Amino acid sequence: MGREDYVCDCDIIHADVVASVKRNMPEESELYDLSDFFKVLGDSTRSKIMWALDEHELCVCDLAALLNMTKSAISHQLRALRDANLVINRRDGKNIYYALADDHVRQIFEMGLEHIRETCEPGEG
Amino acid sequence: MGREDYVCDCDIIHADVVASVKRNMPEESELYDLSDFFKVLGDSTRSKIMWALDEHELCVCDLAALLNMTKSAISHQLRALRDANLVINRRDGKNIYYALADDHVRQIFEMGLEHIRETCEPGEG
DNA sequence: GATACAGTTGAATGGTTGCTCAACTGTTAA
DNA sequence: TTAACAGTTGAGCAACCATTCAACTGTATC
Repeated sequence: MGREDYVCDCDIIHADVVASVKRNMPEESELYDLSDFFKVLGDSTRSKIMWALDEHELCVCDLAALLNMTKSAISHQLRALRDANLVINRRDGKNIYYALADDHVRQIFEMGLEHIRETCEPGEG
Repeated sequence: MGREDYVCDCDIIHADVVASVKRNMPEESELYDLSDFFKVLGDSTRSKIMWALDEHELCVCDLAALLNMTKSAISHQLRALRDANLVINRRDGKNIYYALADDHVRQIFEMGLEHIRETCEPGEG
């Protein structure tokens, strides 16, 4: 892979390394899916919903009360979480109960918390 | 905690469960930090940068060439990653080399990839 | 000092997105 | 079938954000 393949506003400092990294790179679509996955977690409302559902199965009303938001706002966010396969739901009469879809999310959540708790320690840059 | 404390456009279906979940909830600021952390990963450009830096230490020019983007665009995103303590850098002459800040990100990344690869399997809803 | 290039920065902009509002569906109970 | 409430949906709006552009700093070389 020659340096003519790269289009940018600068010279290539380490063409060999760049070419090597490019070879190992996952498919474009996979990295898009990955960032979409994180994007869903990257909103405080959805983060709160996820955390709450990690504690206990809840219906839309419960979540609205818990977060002091409207059913509509919660429902919109639950849709995003559903589309990302992060939550599942079941109907029971008039209520629809939401729960976490799998165990990965719990782990990722806890690891994320660990990270921010470490990097935001007082006394550390 | 009575149901008068909750302000929303619906009745509370499970006031006891909601109150219990609310008691265990982390501080507001912590959940904000958590979502901010995921938000940084929730962009395809930053995801690509993170993945590349996971492979090899790279300078801005390298990243610009690798992703076919301008130095400016890369630099802006690197700033976001720096602010979130996800990457570190060192200057060597005219170049500034970026690398992953810690090992958590790698784990979270791999777990995220696992998740999307599982939930997006063909034949599964 | 002057030039060249790596990298940063701030303003502007076009696209994205979270919430509101109003109207709707689905289920239960009278 | 009617009323009541849980939940969904689409349009609209305001806020946010990723990229572009132009101007800038920092370092090495001449």
